[in-house]
Amino acid sequence: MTYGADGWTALSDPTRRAIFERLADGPRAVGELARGLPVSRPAVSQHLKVLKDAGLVSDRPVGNRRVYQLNPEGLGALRAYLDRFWTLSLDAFKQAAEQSNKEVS
Amino acid sequence: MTYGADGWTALSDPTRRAIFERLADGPRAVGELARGLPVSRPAVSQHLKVLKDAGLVSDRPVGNRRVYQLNPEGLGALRAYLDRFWTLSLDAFKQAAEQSNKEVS
DNA sequence: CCGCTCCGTAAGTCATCACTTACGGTAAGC
DNA sequence: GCTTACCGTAAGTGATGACTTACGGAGCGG
Repeated sequence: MTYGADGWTALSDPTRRAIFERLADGPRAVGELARGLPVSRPAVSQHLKVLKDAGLVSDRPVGNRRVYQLNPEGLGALRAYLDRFWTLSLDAFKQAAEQSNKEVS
Repeated sequence: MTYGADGWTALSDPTRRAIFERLADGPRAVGELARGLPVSRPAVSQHLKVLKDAGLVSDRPVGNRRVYQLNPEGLGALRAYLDRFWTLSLDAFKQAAEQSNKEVS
């Protein structure tokens, strides 16, 4: 149930976000991803492991290669977390604005 | 270098998430936040600076203290980013499922 | 004015992490 | 069977970051 690495730790790295965004265009193999990135292929493999542990991507073997794609599961968890604090932040913002008005008046 | 701190870098740290979640209950001062956390008060100040640079919290001086609260601005940016990839991940997931069915049959 | 509380910042330490090269294991083509 | 391409992992290194203590500035009450 609980993933080894949370989604924010996974997406905090710019290189991992670049991989993540590239996978949004469609499934890609490891070497194909590494070819367009300024890091080595093993580095991409390590990043993909982190993204996989966070539930953000999933992989499947296709012949000789290993194809990765986005996984809605981890993404949904992040969305749920943000939505939980979204309305709360709006309420706090409104209340702060009202209190600020009271102080001014 | 720590150029513009993005929201994921800010929320990747567990201590910062704890601060962030505590602020969801309402505005709090720095010492009040530090009192319930296993880190020192200066550490909380540094974390609040990161959260503020990411646009996730805002602060205002109240007498002698400095009160922090959630800021919808940074939170909205994170939500927008996730929503942009949410449907894409669902599409990729569906297509993968269809292709998997074809392979089985 | 003085002491107290609150807070941010500077400097230093220690762990974590992103990256590299090197290696072993597996599938496809000849 | 042999070579080639693709991939994951191990080991080592340099840099980033999270934390500490120490210090200085600002508001409040005596």
